[in-house]
Amino acid sequence: MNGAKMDDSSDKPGRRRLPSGERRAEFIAKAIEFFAEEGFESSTRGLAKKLGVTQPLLYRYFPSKDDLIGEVYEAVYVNRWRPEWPDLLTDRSRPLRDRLNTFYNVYTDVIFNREWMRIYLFSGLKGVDINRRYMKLVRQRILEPILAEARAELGLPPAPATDAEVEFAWVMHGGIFYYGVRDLIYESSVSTDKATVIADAVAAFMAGLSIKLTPQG
Amino acid sequence: MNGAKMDDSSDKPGRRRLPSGERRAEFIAKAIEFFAEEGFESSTRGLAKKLGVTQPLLYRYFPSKDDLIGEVYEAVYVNRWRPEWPDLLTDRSRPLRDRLNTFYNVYTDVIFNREWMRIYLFSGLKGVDINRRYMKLVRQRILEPILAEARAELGLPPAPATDAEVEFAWVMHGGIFYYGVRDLIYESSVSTDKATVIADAVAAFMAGLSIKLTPQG
DNA sequence: AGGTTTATTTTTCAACTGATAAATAACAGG
DNA sequence: CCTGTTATTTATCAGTTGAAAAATAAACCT
Repeated sequence: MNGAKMDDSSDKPGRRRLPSGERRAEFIAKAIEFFAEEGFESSTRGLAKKLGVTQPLLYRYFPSKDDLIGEVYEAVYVNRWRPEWPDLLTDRSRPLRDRLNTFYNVYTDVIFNREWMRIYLFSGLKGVDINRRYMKLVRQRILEPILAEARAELGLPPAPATDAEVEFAWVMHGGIFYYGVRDLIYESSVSTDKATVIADAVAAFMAGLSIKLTPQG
Repeated sequence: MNGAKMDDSSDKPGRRRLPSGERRAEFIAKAIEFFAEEGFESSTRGLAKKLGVTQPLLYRYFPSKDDLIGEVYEAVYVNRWRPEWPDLLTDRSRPLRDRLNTFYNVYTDVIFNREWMRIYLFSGLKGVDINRRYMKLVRQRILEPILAEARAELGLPPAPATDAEVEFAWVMHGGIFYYGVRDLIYESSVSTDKATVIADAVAAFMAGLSIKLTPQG
């Protein structure tokens, strides 16, 4: 991995000089790991040590620690979101239940990792705006489409989702999310596999929603 | 509230001397507020300022900052747990659905506040043992009793809950919990009232569980 | 009053923090 | 080989941190 020089008997690269683009990307990638593990309050010196670089070098690439944290947010929240996710939900050639299962399996393939989860929780405790923006995205691109598809599948006329319906979808979403939190943050021994948990959550959601949307049953 | 002296024109109490028991309790109470808002990495000087007291005084009552944090955990996790909660779930004179609604309403009356939620999230990111202990408590005292009651109500013979059943109960629990997180941590404008969200989550759980426990429907 | 206890403050320390300025050395082009 | 550019390090600063030691003063007991 580090085989730049042949003689790595004492791997003290001294002064490894990288093009600024590469270095910057390396900094952000390692900063995600570092802050995810240690929290945003951890020192820039700690990060520099992890990078094998002196601390003032960070300030050549980012004007301040907060700017670096902003780049971390960008890399985690913005860049890992897949715009094609909503399409998985609106493909009416398949039953909604199948679509929900597929979506939540691929969605959690992205967000169910220690980095993503911890960055998300840390940032929400530090300040709410980023998380609020992310949740707005989830509501508009995921939950409201799901509810529209559910109305369609139940033969109901299109209508904007009510607040109570959105909250109900949030409970499924949050239940699945919290499974990831228990697994990856609290390292609780979640015994059942992800796909089963998702399938059960989706089934309960569908059953509950059909009661909710069609009051006669 | 603070009417000790009549003349409070300049409320600079100088050196207010309290019995050590009271002072200690005051420290812990304010430490909960302080750390919930600012995080556990915040300074003991900041806490002392909030207390109107000098920082070294904290070290007369707690050997170290971590010991104080330990007291905060104790006060939040241990002291606010009500041992009678499981009894709400096992009162078979009422339908299980009603019991679940009652329980989750009184349970969330306790934990759905900014202090409890933020302390919980902060502590989980700082180190997992406390949260893991708390989750074990929830599983044993809440979720497994719920599943046992569900079997009874469905006319099934008593049996230890399977892992998949426990995970399914966790999804309901986590869905409700995440509603509180969105409301109190992310300050998302949750429009629907708590009781409705709980009722819907419980209904979906019951519907899904009856499918799960009695495979024929 | 006088004397003892102890709650509280003042002073201080060494380590650590984010950030800046200046010195150094690696690389590119001639 | 020389020269300019710039990536990287060294040195440094002012502020903050958890914590200990010593000085002070409020209450309590005769």
